[in-house]
Amino acid sequence: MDDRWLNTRQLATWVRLTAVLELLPGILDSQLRRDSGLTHFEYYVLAMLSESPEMSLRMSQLAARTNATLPRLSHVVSRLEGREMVERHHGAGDARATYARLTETGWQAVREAAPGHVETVRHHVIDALTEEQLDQLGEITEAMLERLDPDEKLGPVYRRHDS
Amino acid sequence: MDDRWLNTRQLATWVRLTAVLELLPGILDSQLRRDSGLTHFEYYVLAMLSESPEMSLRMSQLAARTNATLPRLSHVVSRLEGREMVERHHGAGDARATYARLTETGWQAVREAAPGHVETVRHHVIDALTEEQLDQLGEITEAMLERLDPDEKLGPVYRRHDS
DNA sequence: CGATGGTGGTTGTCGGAACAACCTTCGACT
DNA sequence: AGTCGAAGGTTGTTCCGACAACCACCATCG
Repeated sequence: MDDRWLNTRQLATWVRLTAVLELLPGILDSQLRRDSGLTHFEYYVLAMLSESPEMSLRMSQLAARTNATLPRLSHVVSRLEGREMVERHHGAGDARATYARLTETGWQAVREAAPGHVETVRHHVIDALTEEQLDQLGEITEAMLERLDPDEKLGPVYRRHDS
Repeated sequence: MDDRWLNTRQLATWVRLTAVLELLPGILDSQLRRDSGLTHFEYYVLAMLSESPEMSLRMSQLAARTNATLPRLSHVVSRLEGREMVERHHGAGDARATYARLTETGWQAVREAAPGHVETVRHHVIDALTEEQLDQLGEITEAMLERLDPDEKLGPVYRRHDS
């Protein structure tokens, strides 16, 4: 057979992966929007900020940690700023740098949204798999990310947390 | 620890999975748009039609096979119709039914787009994994889809193709 | 110190997706 | 037959993401 095509097994896996790619984001989005009025991406932005020192991060770093482009992030932060969940500020160093900081309102929003979100993730992903499969998925996504993000421009989050 | 939260291992896997969810669709989209002027979803629609008898499918079936809602599909088909890649027609049976059929132009478009797309998929997914991992991914996605699409409303594509 | 390329970030525009409302047709029940 | 609920599709609006252009600031070198 032609080497440039996919065999039956590969194709079946690929088809299912595209289905997941199509369905999962929608599920995450709609749960969060329904229950907390937040996009999954907005939630992720807030969550990353909440885990950072001073609850503040440079735009470019925040973009890296959320796998987003800078323009996209800028828009989202503006929206969140309008809802008073984050605020921009400037630090002492590089005058080009802009920082986003979580406000009290934002902090509260994440805390309230988190349980429902985690529950959704649990139900649709974690609990659907055996422990072994979850480990396998960890390795698989790591391998894929080496291709998807070859220069590791994005956060150091991908690096193995091994001993 | 609180059972309702994720442990370190689970969290790491989940974080990477969200990264894949964020990055992979963008890569597929931009490759196809750049090289063929098609969205990944548009490509998928055309591809599904091309594999169907008479290169024609009922809207609802096509929606199922592409994991899309009917409104979304309707809009996309309208666009593709404007580019003369598909055409709508009505069959003999149910008068509510609308069918979408691939035109010669559309058929040509898929054939030209396919190699580049497959190459992208190969590079970013298939070749990034060992054969064993690919099999594991097949099982994993299958398990996840049972949660994501519990009623199997979507195409029968997910069903195991086993003996 | 002045010019020049590069980086960090923002803004504007345009296309696509979600959601809701709507219209038509089918099927069942009376 | 007449009604009523449900299914199949379409249309309209609103919002979000991608992309390109742009501005401000830094760094290097003349």
